[in-house]
Amino acid sequence: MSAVVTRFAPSPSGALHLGNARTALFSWLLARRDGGRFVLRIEDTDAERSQAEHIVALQDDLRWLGLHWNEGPDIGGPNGPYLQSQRSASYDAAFADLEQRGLAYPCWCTPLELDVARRSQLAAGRPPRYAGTCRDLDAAQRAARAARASAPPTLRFRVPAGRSIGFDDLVHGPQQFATDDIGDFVIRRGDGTAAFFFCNALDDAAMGITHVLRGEDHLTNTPRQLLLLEALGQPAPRYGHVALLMGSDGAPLSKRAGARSLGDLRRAGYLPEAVVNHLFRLGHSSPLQGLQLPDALARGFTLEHLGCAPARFDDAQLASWQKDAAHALSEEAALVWLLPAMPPGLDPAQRAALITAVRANVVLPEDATRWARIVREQPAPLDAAGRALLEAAGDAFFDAAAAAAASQGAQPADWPALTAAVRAATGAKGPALFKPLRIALTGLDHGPELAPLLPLFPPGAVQQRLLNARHPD
RNA sequence: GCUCCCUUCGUCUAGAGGCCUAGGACAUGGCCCUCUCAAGGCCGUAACACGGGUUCGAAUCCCGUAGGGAGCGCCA
Repeated sequence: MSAVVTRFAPSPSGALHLGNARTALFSWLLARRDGGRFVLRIEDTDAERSQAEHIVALQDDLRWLGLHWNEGPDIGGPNGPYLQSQRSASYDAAFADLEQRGLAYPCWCTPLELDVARRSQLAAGRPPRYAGTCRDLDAAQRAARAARASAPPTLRFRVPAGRSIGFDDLVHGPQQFATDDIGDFVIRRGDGTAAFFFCNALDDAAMGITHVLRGEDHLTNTPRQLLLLEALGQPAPRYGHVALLMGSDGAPLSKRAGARSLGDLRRAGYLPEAVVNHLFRLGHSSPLQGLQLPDALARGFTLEHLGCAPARFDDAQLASWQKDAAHALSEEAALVWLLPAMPPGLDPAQRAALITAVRANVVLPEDATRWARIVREQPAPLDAAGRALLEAAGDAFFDAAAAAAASQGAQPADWPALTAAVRAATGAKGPALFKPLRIALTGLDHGPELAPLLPLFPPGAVQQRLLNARHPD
């Protein structure tokens, strides 16, 4: 009965970014660990900024990460609907209740008036809070304001004066806020829709959420929601405010600073295992070493080990997890992953062979594409060191190599035989034997094993490249 | 401006008064292994923001300072 229920409640106003993905992961992990439920709720009350395509994309991203939900807009659940835009009836009932009890009041102040008031307060060095213009109007005054108004009023929550609101944050510990620092805030917009503080808190209660893990940007807003829940007689969840995720420059994540969305990473070929493992360790510590499966991460997840300080996203660390994840892929999974990166014009068997041959050197699919091009099209451009090595090997070396290749026909496939023949003809061995051959064939002094690659060069290419190495340009 | 949160190697972090000569991972440098690179193994460089307290003893507690972040919206 005390089962943990967590939720992820994004607003569909853009692509899921890494910070969101991380709080989603933590919430999922917590529910998963305790055998609880994970709820997906879409906060689309702001019709202007919410888009249907984002709702779809968001769910795709979450599924891709492997964060499956037990209740959500697509699968329903006992406390639906899971789209806030469809829950207005319950909000309206609560609005009426609060207003009737005098805990909320209509406000006719225009955005312009409020903006002016805010600016002058800020200029005077005071906190920019609602001045209370409409707070204590009597019936006649309200009627007058209503008659004069050009737009419907908002509904404001009456924040009680002189109280202290405390709660025990799951990551930051005990918190204490004075209600005198909080201005009366809008809970229903002029167009009748519910504002974030309101519907977010109300839905958490209605959906039986027990633990809310969210960004630290919500920490100082929590007392408002606690006040609201108290006024409505609803239970409050435990809140845990996770430190924000920063860019590698220490500034907040932003597109400008090169922050990539989950979709960007996915399209670049990053593997979900890599992203999840990296996110797990950003702002969270664990004795767990190495790449872990989601269930193992869940078992190793502890609220106590969520950090209080903002963490920076680091490409190098993601890359390291990506490398581990790529190498851990099964043969079949690697094929699925890299097939789209193969150039056209290869038969399936060749594509598979190429993937198998290069995958140890592949971190991202683009690496596989690069190697495929080098093999199928042309070697990478020579650098000075490469040219020097070719010259050091000498014409006779490549004459012998080309002859050895020719002896195997247009499509040489026996690398040991080829190298043995060159060794026999020139006496070269070790690096002096293999480096020039590698550079002649690929243009680079490093790369995948050549033996499995040899049969994948285009017909005649091996001999041609060995001959070309006599006069590098 | 006011309120709140935060500050350990380049990065992610361990550390809850003596176990810290501050540990691990990524990155980085070197060596080994090796027909290249990678992988693997070994070794190294590198941090308690600053200043005051409290204490026999402080990375750990308290107070300031500096720096970073968030909130104070008819955005979520």
